Amino acid sequence: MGRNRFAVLELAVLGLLHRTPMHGYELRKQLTNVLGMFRALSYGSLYPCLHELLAAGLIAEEHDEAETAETARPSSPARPRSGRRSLKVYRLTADGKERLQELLGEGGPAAWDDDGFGVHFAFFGQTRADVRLRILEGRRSRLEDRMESIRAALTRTRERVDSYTLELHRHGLESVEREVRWLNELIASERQVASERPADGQANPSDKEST
Amino acid sequence: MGRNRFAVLELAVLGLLHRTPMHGYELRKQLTNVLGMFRALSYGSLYPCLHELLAAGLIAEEHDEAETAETARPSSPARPRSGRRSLKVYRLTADGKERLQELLGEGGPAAWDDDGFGVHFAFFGQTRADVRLRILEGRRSRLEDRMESIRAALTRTRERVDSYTLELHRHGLESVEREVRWLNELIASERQVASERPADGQANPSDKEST
DNA sequence: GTTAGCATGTAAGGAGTTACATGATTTT
DNA sequence: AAAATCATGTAACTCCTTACATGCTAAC
Repeated sequence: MGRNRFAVLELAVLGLLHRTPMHGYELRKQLTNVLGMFRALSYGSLYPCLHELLAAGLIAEEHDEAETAETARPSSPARPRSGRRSLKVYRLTADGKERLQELLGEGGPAAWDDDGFGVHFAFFGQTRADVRLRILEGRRSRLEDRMESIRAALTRTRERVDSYTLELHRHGLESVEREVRWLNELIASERQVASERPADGQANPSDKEST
Repeated sequence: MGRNRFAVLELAVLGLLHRTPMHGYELRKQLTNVLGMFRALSYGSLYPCLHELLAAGLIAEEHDEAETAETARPSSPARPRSGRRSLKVYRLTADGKERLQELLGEGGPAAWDDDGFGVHFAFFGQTRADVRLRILEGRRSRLEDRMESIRAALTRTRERVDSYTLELHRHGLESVEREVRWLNELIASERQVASERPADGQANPSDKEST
């Protein structure tokens, strides 16, 4: 029933909480950056998801008293408000970490589409190299299907359709082609890294740092 | 209640049926090209929408006996199957045409977002020149907001985030920038057409035909 | 002292999908 | 005669949004 609801969200939340514990409000802002990329996810979606993850034992809540010890970053903008009320800081449990590893290992079709790819890519830093490659290639083949169907539509409908629809298709095709080229670069770079250090699983590649 | 459900779909269906009457099955294929661009809309979504439009009197169904007279295109792939069963050809009613004009005249925020823009743009051939311009400019300002928020995210999170998330943002930003350039070209070309023939409403611009 | 932002939640509903159920016609 | 494609529909469910409801704290 409610087992793999929030399919995309689950990975995103778990992945972010693995980096650093935080409350729902902060989580939402970060999700806006990572997920789908900029569409702001609403609280009506996030909080129920958080409650479900909590009930499943994948995350735990703490009532923000002294900032969870070890993570005391100095640049913290909102210092603990005297620890009253229902300010909840969420963190991953051991089960949650396990579940995260499981999700990160899934390189299947769900990770090829727009949403799924975005989230998986955002956490590539924690993903095994072989899974990364599988996702990149899966995504590419998805886009190639799309390219073919647009090209088919363009030749099929010539004339029958007005210039604006044609222009829309042309622009759409170029966008997809551009993303395919981007993926090709990423795949090439992944392969190169893989051949340089063959026994690597959790790589965080040290090139790429320069803008 | 169900008045502006199927908001995007309504324009797309009405717009396509205005060009030429057809059945639901064919409609779905055409929608796949026009709407959202390639994501195939399912029947579970289309047929209920069709029933609602029918109940509202915006479209009418005919039981495909002799191909609606005047529209007898010779390249018709499926010739009438002896007119039996429930093969329904939908066409616009007078009310439907009115409603279509109304929808085509709406250049507000709903026409700025990904889905809305795609559908409106696909029917630009039937849209008034001033509305076209308003939609193009609205879309552009939407994308500019998006660019700003990605740029903000890029400078805000420097360092704190791994190289893959950074790469995702960089690529996303470039995609949006590309679309803005495309819009600028379209806007310039619209403005030029407008200044050449000032009293024009239903233009189908005669440049643009060449590939 | 009021506006803006931080913070947490719920109820209802919108916009779709998948899976199911059915059957004719065309192609292989 | 089997498989693909054409064609129409329904029920259940998914994921998410909007609008509502509440209240604290920081900045102007």
